[in-house]
Formats: sequence, structure tokens, C-alpha cells
Amino acid sequence: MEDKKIPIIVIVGPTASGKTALSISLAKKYNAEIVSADSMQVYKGMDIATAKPCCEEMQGVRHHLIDCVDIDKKYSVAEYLDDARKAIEDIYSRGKNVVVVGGTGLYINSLVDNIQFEPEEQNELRNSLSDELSKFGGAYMLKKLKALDPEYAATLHENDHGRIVRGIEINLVFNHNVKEHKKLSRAQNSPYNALMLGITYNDRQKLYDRIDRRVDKMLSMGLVEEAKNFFGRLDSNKTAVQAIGYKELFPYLNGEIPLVQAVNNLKKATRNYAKRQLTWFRKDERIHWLYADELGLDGVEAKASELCNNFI
RNA sequence: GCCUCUGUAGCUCAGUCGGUAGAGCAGGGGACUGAAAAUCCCCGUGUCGAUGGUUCGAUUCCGUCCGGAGGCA
Repeated sequence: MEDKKIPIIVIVGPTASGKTALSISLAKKYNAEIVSADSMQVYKGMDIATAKPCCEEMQGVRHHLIDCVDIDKKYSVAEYLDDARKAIEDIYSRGKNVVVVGGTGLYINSLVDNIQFEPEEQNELRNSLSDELSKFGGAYMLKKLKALDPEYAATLHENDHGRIVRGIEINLVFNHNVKEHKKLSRAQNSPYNALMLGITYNDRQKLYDRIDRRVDKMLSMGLVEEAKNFFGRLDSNKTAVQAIGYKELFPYLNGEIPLVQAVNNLKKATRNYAKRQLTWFRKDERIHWLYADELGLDGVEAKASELCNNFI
């Protein structure tokens, strides 16, 4: 006899596609709380750049995993999964429904597929492998990985430094290859039954126009001021530095480039990011795609509700 | 009106001493299990402005026309 799975409505899609608005209207309709799956919205104070919904936009719907981590704290999938699982458990135990929204593909999939991460190991090995890599180069380290785990090594390029190091680390620490490691990470059945909805656009240009407009809006909301708050304060080893929105503006704050150019770089970086998100989500066949340029925003919501009615 | 320069990929331009062309940027595709808004890989056919001529062959040379920039009046 299987345990009853927790139903979760999951909304994915590229940045600026309208996920936030849809999540809030669905949450209101289905008596739900929202669990964010966004690697950057977790950080405190990074509001405008990450397009966090403001209090008013939330319309009283409770949000989890937004604005809850200090920018100098290390935070990654593993921490996210701990927090998200607890939040879902909590919401469900109070008799409410769960809507998961976010654009971070790795976080979404790890949550929905219930991937397990071991407790953090010591970093000594990783550090020494990184040193070795910077000394001898990627090709050398890839050979080293090939000796341990030829199957995984064959899938990597010598420039893919991070994965090469991690691959070697997995082999040495766990005494099994990466394929086995991934298999074990999926050994536990997911406690969730997910309805996956994806917002996208048939016409890529429409999405890109929305991105450009949203960046302009962020600027008028004070993005430059927000970036100034973080200028020189982001630790280069931590996740928060990677947020799109500040790092593109820093060269301007440094006086290296004019603001227009920084803004163009920011728009471009956001478009490129949206494309990568689409690549990630496209391969997931569980996703029910809603085309915003075809249906309109109301149409997206109507279609989503229809799917949810059959699900909840 | 005359003179000069210019018209090649979405953009900026290179190039072909005549054998149908290539960079950067933009863009597209893919990967992704402790950095993931990160990271990594792959992808360049375009009436070479139009039209006549010379030529086995013209985007390349010549004529004309049409755009664009500048100069002289």
C-alpha cells in the first residue's frame, strides 16, 4: 500500500513570462500557499533585481522561501530542498494546497523528483582537486576522471571544470561512479504528485520584448540604487553574486561604461538566461505548456484553472 | 548640378589580383545532481543594392540606375 502523495501545482517558465501573477491567482482560487523555487529570490534585500512580488502583489497569499537568506550565506540546491520540503509539509499539514513557482530548473526538478543529497562532505578534497586543476588544466583532470569513471568522463568537455572536479570527488568519496551516484539519489519515491504547468511564448521575440520592458521598469523602480547597496558587498564565493541585475550594473558604478551600455548588457544577459531556462524545461514531458502569446494572460489562467480543477 | 566615398549575414565590417564569401556582436540548438540568474559545448547560404556589358565564368572589372554619407557650388 502506497502512502498518499501530496499534490503540488508546479508553475515553471522563463523569466518575465508571468509565473508570479499566475501563481498568486491560482493560490487564491485553490486555497494554497506558495513555495518559491527561485535561487535568487531567497536572498534578503535583493528585491527589484529578482522581481520579487511585493506585499501588495501577494494579495495576502503566504509565500515561502522568498527573502529568507542573508546574502553572505552559502545556499544551494541541498539547502533549498531541505527548506522547501519542510515548507510543503507544513502547508499540507495545515490543510492548505501547495503551489510551487520558479524558474530555477535544478531546484524544481530536484524537488519534484525527490532527489537526495548526502550531508555535506569536507571540502578538503574538493579544494585540493581544484588546485590540481588550476595547476595542470582541464584536459589533465578529465583524463584523471576518465581513469576512474570513463562513462561519465565521456559526457564532459575538458573546459567543464566544475563537473570534472565534482565527478572525481564523487568517485573518490563514495567509491562508486557518477551514474551509480545519480541512481542512488533517485532511489526514494517522490512524496509529491505534481501537476506541472509551463508558461511560454510561441514567438520568442514577444518574450524578449517583455524582458526588455521589465528591465526598464526595474530601473524606474530604483534598480541602480539597489545595486549600489550591494556594490562591493557581494562575496565572490557565494551564490548571491551571480544574480543578474547587479553584476551587469557594477561596471557602470565603477565608471567603466555608460549606463545605457550596462542596461543593454543586463537585458541581453536576461534574454540569454530565459533561453537557457527554456532549454531546461523543454525536455520535461510532464509539463503542460500554456502559450501566453496565443492565449493571452487571462487565457493562460483559464487553461491553468481547467487543468487544476481536474487535479485538486 | 558636379565631385568623392559607400551599398556583402539581423547589426558593424573584412574579403575575393574574376572561380558564388568570413569575423565580431546579436541570434539559434544542446547539456546540466552541492556555483544553477551559475557553468559548459555546438551552430554562419547570404538574390555579396538593381540591371546591362566584357568573360568559359562577375559579388569582384566596365556602363547605367536606385539607396546612403561627405565635399564643392
